[in-house]
Amino acid sequence: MKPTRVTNSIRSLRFAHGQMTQADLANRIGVTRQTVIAIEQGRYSPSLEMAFQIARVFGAALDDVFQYPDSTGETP
Amino acid sequence: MKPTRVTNSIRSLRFAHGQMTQADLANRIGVTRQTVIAIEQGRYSPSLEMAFQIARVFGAALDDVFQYPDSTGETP
DNA sequence: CGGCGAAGTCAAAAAACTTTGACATGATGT
DNA sequence: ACATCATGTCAAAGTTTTTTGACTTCGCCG
Repeated sequence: MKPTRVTNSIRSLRFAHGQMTQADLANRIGVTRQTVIAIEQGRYSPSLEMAFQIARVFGAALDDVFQYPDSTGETP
Repeated sequence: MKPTRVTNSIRSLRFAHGQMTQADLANRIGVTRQTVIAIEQGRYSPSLEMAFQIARVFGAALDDVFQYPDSTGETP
């Protein structure tokens, strides 16, 4: 699988919102626990739709939850 | 395919940036023309990574390029 | 100790996204 | 009229994301 360059603040946001568990978050956005785990760990970048749903649960903007590096210079 | 609820302003942004063509945009973000067409028409929502690349080409924030409806009331 | 909840791993199948290539249409220019 | 460019459609193959289910680990409570 292609590693993703997108990182996120989901873990912090979960704790900042009343110790919300991964399973809770998964239920709220209508996906499985597996998906939350994988995204939280940055295994791959989610679909834009899911990203919107996650951001909405936390009442945050997309750029507040997900970060994309500058891509200036990276030559893997 | 699942229809997406995410809309976007790509078409306007392309014109606002010097008549950039779909092929131009596709080249700049490293995808095919097909993908740009499909996303611009809202056939499906792109990956978050691609969304970031598109926004970056236009120098805009994600929420400036893509919109997600309120989802209050929809019961398909 | 034994049980429970939260987090994590693995693998295989399903669904969604992306690419490839071939072709059609309308507008523009020569 | 003919060529060209931008846009669009269709379908099949390829890749990434999401689901399903079974199984582990750690910390905590009773």
